[in-house]
Amino acid sequence: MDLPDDGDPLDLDRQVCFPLYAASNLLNRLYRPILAELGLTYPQYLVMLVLWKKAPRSVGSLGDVLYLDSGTLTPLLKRMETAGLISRTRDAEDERRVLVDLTDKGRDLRSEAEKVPGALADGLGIDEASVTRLRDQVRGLVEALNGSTVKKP
Amino acid sequence: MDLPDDGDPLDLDRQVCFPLYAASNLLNRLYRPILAELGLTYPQYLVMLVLWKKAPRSVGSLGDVLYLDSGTLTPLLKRMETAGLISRTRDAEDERRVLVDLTDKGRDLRSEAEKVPGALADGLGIDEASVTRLRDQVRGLVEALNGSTVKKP
DNA sequence: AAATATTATATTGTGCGCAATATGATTGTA
DNA sequence: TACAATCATATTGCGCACAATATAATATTT
Repeated sequence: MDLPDDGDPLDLDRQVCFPLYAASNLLNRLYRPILAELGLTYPQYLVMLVLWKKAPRSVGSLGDVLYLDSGTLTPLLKRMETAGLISRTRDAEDERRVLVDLTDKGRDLRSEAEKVPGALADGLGIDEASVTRLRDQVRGLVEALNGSTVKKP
Repeated sequence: MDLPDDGDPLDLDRQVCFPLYAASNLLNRLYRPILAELGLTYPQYLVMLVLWKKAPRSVGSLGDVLYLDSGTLTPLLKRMETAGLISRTRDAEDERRVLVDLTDKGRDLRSEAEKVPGALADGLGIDEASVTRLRDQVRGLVEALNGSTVKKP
């Protein structure tokens, strides 16, 4: 089913980046209606996943895990605070930092969120082994990318 | 190097979607300064790649290839028109359609764009074989996703 | 032919994601 | 103690992505 390789490096079908971009968009589209029932967007859901593991955490440590900066996180966290899912308080030990913690409402949301991965797998229908393989390869790319974008010469 | 698998489906490290999301963000971040020299954003660059292969094309056919809809493409194409890279004209054969074509300036940009893949590979530093393998796997996912999000029951 | 349905693009409103910059707290140093 | 440098978060401005809706043209049905 492959087209003949005409050697053009500007061919869309030769790009790695485009499938990743498309997959990310399509996944977001698939998640959206499922997460909307929890009142979350996809990046907000990621923040909750991180906080359910360990809270409180600083804004910066959230950003380290999710590869996002304060320009993205600050307004996002404010919306989540308004929604009553998290609290944001200055760290008394270091007033530069803001500590993000779960509220009771935020903690309670976890039981609802447990249905999310299943609902998604249904809408996808690909076997778990290939998903795991894909995941590990993309992770390798993320590490390579993180090395080359974060690097300060 | 793996953490013990505690079986929690809400563990960030078990998600396929998060690495894809992170990779897409990081790639965009890597592309941005390179494409900025051409006066393009990443999705605009994708539009140019498609048009360099075949133009004119309708907005809808661009969307089919790039998995985007008119809500995203219309304003994006207007910006590209303002920048003088493309033209947008109603199709005389079917006045619902808008045909997007390259201008001379848009065609000329191709020679500059040929440097982009090389500049990127430099900043990445992973071998071509694993890139190709990754690309094909992500493509498989995109097809699965496209099936499940486009599907109309 | 008239009414209805479908199709293609445009518009509106919300929430990211990011670079660039600003602000204020802490650390290092003269 | 000052004062410069660094650090953590916040702000600003722009361009996506998307759902929902609107508008106008074509196709289908009656």
